[in-house]
Amino acid sequence: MTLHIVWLRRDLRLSDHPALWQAAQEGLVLPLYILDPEESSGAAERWWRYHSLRHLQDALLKKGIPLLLRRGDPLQVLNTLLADTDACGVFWNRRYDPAGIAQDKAIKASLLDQGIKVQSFVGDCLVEPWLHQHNGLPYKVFTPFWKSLLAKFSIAPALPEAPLLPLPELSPAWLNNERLEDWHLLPTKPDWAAGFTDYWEPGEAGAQSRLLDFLNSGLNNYSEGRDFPAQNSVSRLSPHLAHGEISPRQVWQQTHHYLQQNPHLEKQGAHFLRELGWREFSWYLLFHFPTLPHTPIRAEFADFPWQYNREFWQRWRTGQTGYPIVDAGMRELWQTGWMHNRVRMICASFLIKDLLIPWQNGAAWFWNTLVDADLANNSASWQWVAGCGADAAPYFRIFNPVLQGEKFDPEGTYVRRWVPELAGLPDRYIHHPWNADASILKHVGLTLDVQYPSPIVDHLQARNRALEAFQSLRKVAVDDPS
DNA sequence: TGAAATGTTGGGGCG
DNA sequence: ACGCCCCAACATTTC
Repeated sequence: MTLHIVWLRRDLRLSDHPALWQAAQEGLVLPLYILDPEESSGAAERWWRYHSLRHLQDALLKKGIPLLLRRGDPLQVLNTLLADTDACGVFWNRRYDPAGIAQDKAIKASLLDQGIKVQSFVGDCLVEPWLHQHNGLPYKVFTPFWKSLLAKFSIAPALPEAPLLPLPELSPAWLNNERLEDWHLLPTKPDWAAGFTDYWEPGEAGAQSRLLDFLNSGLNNYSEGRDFPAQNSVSRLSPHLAHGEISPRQVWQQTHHYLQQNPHLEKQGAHFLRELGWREFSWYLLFHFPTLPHTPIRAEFADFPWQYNREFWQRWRTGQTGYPIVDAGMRELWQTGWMHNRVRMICASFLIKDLLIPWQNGAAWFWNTLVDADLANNSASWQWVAGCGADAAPYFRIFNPVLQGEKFDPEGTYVRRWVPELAGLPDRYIHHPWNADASILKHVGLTLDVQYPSPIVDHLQARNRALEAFQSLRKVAVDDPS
């Protein structure tokens, strides 16, 4: 019987996995995961990946199949494994990040050269990024992109779980597996992820139950509730999607199925799927603009007068800016590996516009601390907030952290949860404790700059400074004919 | 997927 | 009854 290696990457699932599916149709399957030391990854994402791999390993083992774990240069690993086994080919689902594309391309060429069968599949997007405008250029604006995607493509149905056959004889020579524990994906000293398990259930089963839970209890209030971080109205699927424990096609299909049974939620469902569209758009942009992770898409932003300040940077990261909604977000991120989307925008706006610290710094911090770290989503979203992206919020769209807090966390529930030293404040002052009378502060036992800092910048001044910085940029762009 | 500044309108108090 | 002012509410413009 033929044996194929299926190289798993950010697609750690067994259902709707075209590469696994096809390999299973043709015979036996040897699933392989390679830890590539050259690949950039964040600490929180590694924590998630450890658990995700462990779940996948268990699920496969129940079917009598080992998950091969190897470390090293992927081409070398594949060559060694091909030499040690009877595998006749390698299957994988395609990647769309620049490094992944380059690596897959080189490996495919090399293997084909040796007469080894290589097949790649579409597994991790709704539609591959080949879509373009009538003039042949890639879309830069989300809405036309999404409209055109919906109009021109029917989303392929998700595949069932691959019918994997148990591997008959496990040769110790190649089964000589590495131990997941030896990869040091988990933090040790200190174990800052100890609390993460309270919030997350990594793995395919966890992803499926998360989606069902959201459809049953979050979707009915999605449009209205999604901006309120204290509410449970968002899907929290991002880390599952980022690791491919669930595919966008599955989310698409299962949501539509749910909507057929609950037609009154049609609008909410469309809104939710539109957000899935943003993920799609981010990957589309990364494919067409491979410099997205580090270079502003709007070239004039290369000259932006950033003002890196070590003290501000430290306070932003640790949630000690003196703006409660910002600090709550940064602490939620630190303690759970995730932050509510509304608060991500507020925190990002604050770093970029109030502190004038480069968006790339913020992106790097999020990359390291988010369990859903996703190169396309992270890069595109930071560029979006900075105003330098393809379809960017105008630079002058500056969030006021007090107003945002009052609007989207009116009772201060979210702030009190993550910034407990403010918990005793009345709602009226929860988003601006520095305005509370001395008697109130005294009454709740809060001394500013002791338990909680005063604002590190004055928002109004910071806003004006940011607008000036932006003005200078425009002048440079206009004056300079080159 | 803003916020602040500026402009407009209209009701009510008041001389 | 009328004009004037004040100002809140809403709309528009600007950053």
